[in-house]
Amino acid sequence: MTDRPAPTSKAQAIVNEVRRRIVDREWQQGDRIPDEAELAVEFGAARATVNKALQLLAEEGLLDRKRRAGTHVTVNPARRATLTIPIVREQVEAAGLAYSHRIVAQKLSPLPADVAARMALPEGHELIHLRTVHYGDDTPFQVEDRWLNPAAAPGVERIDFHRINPNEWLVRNFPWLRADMAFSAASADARDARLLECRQGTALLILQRTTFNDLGAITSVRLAFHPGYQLIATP
Amino acid sequence: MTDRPAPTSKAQAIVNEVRRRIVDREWQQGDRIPDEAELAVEFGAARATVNKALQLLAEEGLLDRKRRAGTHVTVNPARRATLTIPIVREQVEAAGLAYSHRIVAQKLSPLPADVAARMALPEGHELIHLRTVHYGDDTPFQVEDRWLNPAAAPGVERIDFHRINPNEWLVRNFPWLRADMAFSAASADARDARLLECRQGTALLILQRTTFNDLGAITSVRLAFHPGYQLIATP
DNA sequence: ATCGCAATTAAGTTTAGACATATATCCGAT
DNA sequence: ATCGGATATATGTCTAAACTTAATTGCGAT
Repeated sequence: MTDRPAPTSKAQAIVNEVRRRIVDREWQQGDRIPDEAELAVEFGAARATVNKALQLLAEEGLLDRKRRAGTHVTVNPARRATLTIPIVREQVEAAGLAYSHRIVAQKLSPLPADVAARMALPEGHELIHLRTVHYGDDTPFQVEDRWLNPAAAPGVERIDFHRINPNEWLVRNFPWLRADMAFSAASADARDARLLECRQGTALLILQRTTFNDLGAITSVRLAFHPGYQLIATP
Repeated sequence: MTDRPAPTSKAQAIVNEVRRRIVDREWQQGDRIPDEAELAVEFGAARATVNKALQLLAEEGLLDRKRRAGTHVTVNPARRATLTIPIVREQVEAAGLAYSHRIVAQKLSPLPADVAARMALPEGHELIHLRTVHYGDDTPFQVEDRWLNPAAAPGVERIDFHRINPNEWLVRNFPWLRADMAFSAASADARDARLLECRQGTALLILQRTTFNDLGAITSVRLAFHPGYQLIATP
């Protein structure tokens, strides 16, 4: 039931064994561990394989590696977590609900200062401003407040977002090179409350994201999730 | 000013070029791209190098790779973001503030149902319960509500957490094998408000984390950040 | 002692080749 | 036409060897 035969690669086996030694404190925080050549002999593997394994553990934050100085067990591991930001529709459907969305507003508007700063565009510059509500079984799931830059996403002016939601269209048509992303909490304002069908002042999880390609900022969006929503991270 | 000489490896150069082709839509979503052997010839590299580059892009979510079927540009890329959860003290000090912490409460208490479930321990089981406030320049930065399991972290009963904060001690002494982590938003309750010196009902970003080693759950903690706090993710 | 340079070391990267493995595709038997 | 098995193919993984590069260490001159 809990035994796994051997579905792992040699590199992964080395990762597991090294991680075990660290967790079991055979190798303590700050200790220097044997170098790649020694471990290669011990594990009966090529140095390249050991190298790959140790690089994975270094990415994970468990090891510190430096040329000439060797590999040490990280003293204060600031561990990372990976968040997968799925397409809303897929997220809703994965929960077994029927997805739908509604465009609440769509018009050309001058950029407010904060969004302009995030998009590295002049304040007052006119962009497409969209407000969308995403539903699961007719219950509001997420409210999206989005600014779209036709200069970086040519063709966007002619899309009918009632048929395909903005995120999905963008993701399919304009892969980005760089993204800024931040999580925060905010109290639902009057509009949030109306669209999410919750009481004003309710605490909402907010995801603010701006994406760029080589033509500049594609879009900047503020996502407000329904009250109680939890974003799960995978280590 | 914007030209970079050549600080990148060959594999990284391939990553960049393939990413460029995708972003510039030379290779469109769903397209099959040339196989590793062909790209190796084109880029004048070994297949292993191309393989490494394409695996990085697959991890990033831009490519889908399958044996025999080849490599395709992902149609609906659900892109990932990495969050680094730093040690509070380092985070505060990085902001140029003086760090301090205060243990508000520390006692043996029976586990409430929700925490027990997260830690996979029986409800009512007695664990060490700690409440800590972390300050930057005497302004509350984060409130920590933590349960500690001496069975998985032997020695924890004898630690004086007034001298070193619980997170830092754990991180230095008990590396974990697995962690569950979730972000959410909550309204400050009376205690949160008092400890964070904010108004009750203020929206707070909450990070809930439980860590495990091979002895079981080490600790489960609820971190409430000060109002307005933004958690920045790196792509 | 102190400084600066040179030697040495350990990780970083790449390569060519080999074998493993999943699976799309083809083809022949039904 | 349909099914099943053989085949081909693209990725997955590993290896041994070489070269590169960062940086610690040690040494020699001051």
